[in-house]
Amino acid sequence: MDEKLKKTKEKKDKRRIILDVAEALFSEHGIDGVSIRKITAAANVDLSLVNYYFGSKDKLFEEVLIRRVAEMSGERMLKLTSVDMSAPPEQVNSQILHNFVMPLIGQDISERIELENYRRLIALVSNSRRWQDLVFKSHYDPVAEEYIDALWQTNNHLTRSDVCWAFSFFLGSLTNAIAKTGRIDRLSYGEALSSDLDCMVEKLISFTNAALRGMPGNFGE
Amino acid sequence: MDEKLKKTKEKKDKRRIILDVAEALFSEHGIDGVSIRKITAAANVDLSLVNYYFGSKDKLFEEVLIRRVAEMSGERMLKLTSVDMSAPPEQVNSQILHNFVMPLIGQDISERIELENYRRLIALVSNSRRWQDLVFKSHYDPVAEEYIDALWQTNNHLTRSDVCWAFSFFLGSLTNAIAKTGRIDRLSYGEALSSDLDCMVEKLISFTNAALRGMPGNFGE
DNA sequence: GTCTATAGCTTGATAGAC
DNA sequence: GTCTATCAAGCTATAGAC
Repeated sequence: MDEKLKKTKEKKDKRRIILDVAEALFSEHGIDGVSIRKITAAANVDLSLVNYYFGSKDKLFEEVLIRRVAEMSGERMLKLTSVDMSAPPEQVNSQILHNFVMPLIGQDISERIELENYRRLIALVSNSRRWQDLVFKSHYDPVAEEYIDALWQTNNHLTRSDVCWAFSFFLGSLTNAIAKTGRIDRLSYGEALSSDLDCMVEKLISFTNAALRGMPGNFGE
Repeated sequence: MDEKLKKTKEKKDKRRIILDVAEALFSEHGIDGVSIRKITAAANVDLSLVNYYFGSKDKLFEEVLIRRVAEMSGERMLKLTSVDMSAPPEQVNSQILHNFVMPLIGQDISERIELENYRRLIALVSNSRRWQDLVFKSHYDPVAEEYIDALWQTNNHLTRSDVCWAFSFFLGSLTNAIAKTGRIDRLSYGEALSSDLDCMVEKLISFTNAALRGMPGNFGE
């Protein structure tokens, strides 16, 4: 029984370690820039275990991509129900956008570190067509639609189509920001830091909020 | 003489064809997702010509990335000098943002098609750290700084740091939009199309303009 | 400049021992 | 479950003929 427990634990550990190491390497080099050999070497496990646990390199990549989806989507949906839709539009927008972003950032420090590589990976995937259907169409779009409808309800001077454009720009800003390329550090001469997630989130929300409120509406505003 | 001219022309043609085909394939699969063999096969030239003309696969990729930089940066700098900085802020912002975006879009239809693959490639590169220095730090940052300063001059209720955040979000929105992932098509139920560049540019500029004007400033606004 | 031929290495995947 | 050993294919790069 002790023996059995130990084996089960080790099995889960190795599988988990492979996923963690693969996530880190994929987020740095993309799927084609990393070989199974590099992953297993870095994870300190045998080469054949990737095929044993996941079937193929592609399946491993898919598993890395979708293993965090359920929790993140659930958290976003839950938070959305807690928004006070009767508050002033600016405050509602802030709440909605904040609730969408935070599950990707994490609450405490350990969760932020835990999600660091996943954020970079999502940044890569979001500007590529290749895994679009697997990740976004299948998993994240339903949640995004709920958020769009909530934003539309709050900013009803806009058409739904315009809210989609706005939300899409917001997503583009967000995914580029979490890629942490360091570009803003250079452009701002070090005054703005891509590593400062709290500041980034605050600026992104006030930026998007102002855009939503100020975009030309469909009533000749 | 006829013979010499013909050879020169053919030489330039093959080199050019390799660059065009490589740009198309790289923009679809990334550098590690494409082999020299696939490129030369698609270009209908001999395998060894990539190494003959460019030295290595990496050098070919670099050449694909930077061959359009000079013209684009020149056009952006030129257009920036034509902005009427005495106009109302909203109009100045529109002019500045428009001048930045358009060289990446192209004027007539043939130029738009010509730049199609380059846009997708830039979208890939902009969310990756790997070629950040080669492309952005070395080539595009000086131009971006000029645009940031122009925007700061126009929106002087903001700190330069905040203008950097805004411009960075604008860049993120832009690069994600030109990736043409088709996501907005789904989220909008077909009412907004990622293939409609004119509409995208118009929405992006009015979105960013409203954000710049409405962001909380440093005078307690 | 263009081609053939090939060296030398890495890749994903698997068969079979334990 | 984990390991060794290995296959077949694909890869970049180059040397040398024309």
